[in-house]
Amino acid sequence: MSDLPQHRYDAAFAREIERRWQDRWEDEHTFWAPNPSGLLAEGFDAVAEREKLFVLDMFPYPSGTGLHVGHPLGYIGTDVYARFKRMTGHNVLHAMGYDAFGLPAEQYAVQTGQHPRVTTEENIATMGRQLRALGLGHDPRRGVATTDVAYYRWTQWIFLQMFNSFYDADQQRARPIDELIPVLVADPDTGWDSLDGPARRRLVDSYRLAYRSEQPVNWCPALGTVLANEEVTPEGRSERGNHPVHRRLMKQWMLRITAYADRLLADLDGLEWPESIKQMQRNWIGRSTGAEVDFAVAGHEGVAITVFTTRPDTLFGATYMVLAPEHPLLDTITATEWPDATLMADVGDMPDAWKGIFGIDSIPSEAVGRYRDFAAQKSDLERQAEGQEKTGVFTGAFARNPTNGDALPIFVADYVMMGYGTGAIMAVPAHDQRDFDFAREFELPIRGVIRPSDAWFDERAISPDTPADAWPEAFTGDGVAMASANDGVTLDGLAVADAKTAINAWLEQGSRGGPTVTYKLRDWLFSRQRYWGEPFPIVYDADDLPIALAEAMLPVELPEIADFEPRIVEHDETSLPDPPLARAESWATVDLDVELPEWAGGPSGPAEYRRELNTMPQWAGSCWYYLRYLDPTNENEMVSRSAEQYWMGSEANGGVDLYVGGVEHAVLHLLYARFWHKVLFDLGHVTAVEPFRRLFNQGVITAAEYLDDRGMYVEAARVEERDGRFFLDGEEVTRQAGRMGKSRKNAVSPDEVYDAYGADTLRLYEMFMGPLDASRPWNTTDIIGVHRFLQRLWRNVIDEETGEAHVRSEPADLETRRLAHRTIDAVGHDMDELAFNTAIARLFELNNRLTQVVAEEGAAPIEVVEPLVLMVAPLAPHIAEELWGRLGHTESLAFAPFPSADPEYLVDETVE
RNA sequence: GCCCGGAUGGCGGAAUCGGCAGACGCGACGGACUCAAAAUCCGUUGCCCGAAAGGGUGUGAGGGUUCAAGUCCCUCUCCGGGCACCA
Repeated sequence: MSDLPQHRYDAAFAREIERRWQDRWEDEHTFWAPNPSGLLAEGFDAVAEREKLFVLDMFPYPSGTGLHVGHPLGYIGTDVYARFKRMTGHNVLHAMGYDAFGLPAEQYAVQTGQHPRVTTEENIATMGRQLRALGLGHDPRRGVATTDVAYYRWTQWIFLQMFNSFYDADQQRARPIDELIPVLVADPDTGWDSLDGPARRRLVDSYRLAYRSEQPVNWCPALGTVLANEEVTPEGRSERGNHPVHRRLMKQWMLRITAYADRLLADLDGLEWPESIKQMQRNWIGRSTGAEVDFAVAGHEGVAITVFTTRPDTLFGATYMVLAPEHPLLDTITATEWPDATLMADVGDMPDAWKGIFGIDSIPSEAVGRYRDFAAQKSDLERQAEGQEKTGVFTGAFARNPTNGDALPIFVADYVMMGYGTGAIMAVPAHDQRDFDFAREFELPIRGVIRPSDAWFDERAISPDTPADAWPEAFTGDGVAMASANDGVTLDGLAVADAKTAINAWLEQGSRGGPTVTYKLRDWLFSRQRYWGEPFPIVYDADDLPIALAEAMLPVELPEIADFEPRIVEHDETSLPDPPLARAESWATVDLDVELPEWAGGPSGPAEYRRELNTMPQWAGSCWYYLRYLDPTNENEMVSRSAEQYWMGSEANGGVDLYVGGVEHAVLHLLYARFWHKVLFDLGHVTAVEPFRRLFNQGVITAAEYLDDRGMYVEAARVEERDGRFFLDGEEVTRQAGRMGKSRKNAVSPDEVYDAYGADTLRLYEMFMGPLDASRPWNTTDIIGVHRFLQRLWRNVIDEETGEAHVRSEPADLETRRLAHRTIDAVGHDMDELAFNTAIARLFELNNRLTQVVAEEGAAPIEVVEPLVLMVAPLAPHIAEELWGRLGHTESLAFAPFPSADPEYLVDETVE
């Protein structure tokens, strides 16, 4: 419209100044964060006196479907915080890289038929453009991608650190593997001198932090790869893609994260993290204190079943035992025939149910064998569907209760997991509900050894002298021990805690067991049968033993192959992994001159070796990217000591100052990265004991989604509302809340918002919707509110006809001045707390006041305008820079001091 | 089942320590400007009664502590998230 003022703040004008300022920031290197020394040290002298601040986002996968407005929420939050901190005198490091290896990038490449390197580069370019348009103040020099050869060279280097280390349990830290050799040599149990080279290497390999092991792993045929426990849902499906996952015995690379279980647990306490995330990591680590107890197996001299129990105080009450179906001793102990009456004297007549779940089997090995097949075939999903139904069969064998010599029938049952504890339990049905259920099912004795309170009996309407086998359920609470005495120990009359201490002492004294700790955490399965990942810096010799390449041989570059697709054999769990790198035949074998250490037989000379064909998982690159941001161009080190010490700070309180990301990484990335960091700490490569001092989880942006009568998503943007009902092309559709996403057809692209309002409006709206850590619904009609604020701000400072600043130098009236100082005070606090929504509300109030002043007096006082512009700057930096410039400043306000409040104007009028 | 969060107008959300509940924004309603509309500006807006002045009531439900409770304590309901045959 030609009659509109020339210099009105609208979307087109916003885009114009936004592009201009983004170019200027880039040209002037405004957000380059100087290092104290090295290649990125330019400009450090000017900021040497400043406090450092390292602000970090969880870097994105360049996934190819483009961004929606939910993605940048956290990035905007960290940018506002970083900009605020620059204005309060900090040297701020803020950068953004790409987590570009891994399944998402590869799946997208498979779909489009293009090489993952091509699609990844395209996606990074697209995403970079969309992020740049937001005006994020990143140091572009530090934006590494995990797929850069110059980057993954160091990922491989870190793997070598792990391969070349072992965990010293006494010192509670990782040490170089070389330091283990003298220990093994001196240990008579190893028989070191009689071992040949390969045997010594096998022995040493078994101690490494990175080791190969044959064990049950999660095989996902539909993805063509094995997966870590953390990548499998409770339903037994792949976290990515929701495909079935099967337990299979395979030899794979593992990382010894379990060695760090205690430290990963204990060091959580000192972190400024959301309590819920800490709790999730604690649960995942699953530390449990209890005791191990050895049970001799009758008729098998020298064979003992070791169980883990948290209730050693109930040992006298054990009446049977259970092994997991995968337990290695099962074959050894299973009897050749069903026991006769004399053996069953302690138990009574054997119920038929003990002899198999598909009918009565004639011999125990048949019953056990059939049961194991049955258990192996059940998916985790089926197991869960069956709920608490207890199944199992008798092995025909008996163990001896070490306290009283009672014969305990040994069962195999799938309610005991091989993956936890020792894979075997002593069953105390009186005091464990699962054992109680099983005992009822199989008519096993139930013996009470802890006396419940009278109230417990009252609540169940039974008399306090009711024997345990007549109780309606197990008593699992605290009580006083009873019927628990033998020649060596008596627990009778002791409370649970004291009884545990007493029985543990007795167990240790007789070498029957003793106190121990167990964890749910398993070692990290680290190899994948996929193309798009970091190759291992490992080759194999004729003995099929791994040899680590020397540092000088890095990087091991990912070979270019045309056929990178995984071999997918859906619904065939017997299929075998087929790593795509095997197809790079000229790469897969290599002539090398490898030097073996003296103890392994010394240099072996030039020979042909086979390369490791697996690649590293998605998580490898993201375990340490924050360290590479510190020194991205360093060709000699992962990170220089001076850069690392400067940005990561002290040992006890160091780490990233603020790490913002989604809650979905609570036990994946965040646990793995802490583990790697601790290994690097032990080996002296980093200063701080924890990588991420303060963690903040941004919320999720939700959006209404609409379903037609077949339950299919329909285009949300085209749905119309009439009288509280919703229609698309005349058909009624139903509305529900959900995450924003392409597949749900409710995604809003940031580009749409830029076109309608500009990036400053988008930033401000996302920060104004609610607290940063809360999920919030996207509502397009609400955006106009923050856009109006920016228009009003513009109009309060700029004459819309001339485009020039129009302000008064006369002092503000007292009321306005007081409001300004109260606003400065509150906004400063809010920004520090990441409470941007309330900070914005305060700025609205002050700006509304200015609008009144302008109406009354013709122009706004400069003493209020300038602080207001500076306070707006972290949130809406482009318009703030533009106003600042038009107010006569020639420098960017990125480092202008944030306004400070005069306490004189903060005192409240007293209220009675 | 266990462990964390949470519940405040039509909507998103405010409310350091226990101190005027509903800041700020959206929406709605009324007005100014306009031939008209948009944009902009001004005003009203928790609910109930009342023309108004004013009165009553109100933070998921019930009880309690307190001069004073959205906030602290007890019991319960619902919603979201995590874990779950973990011995």
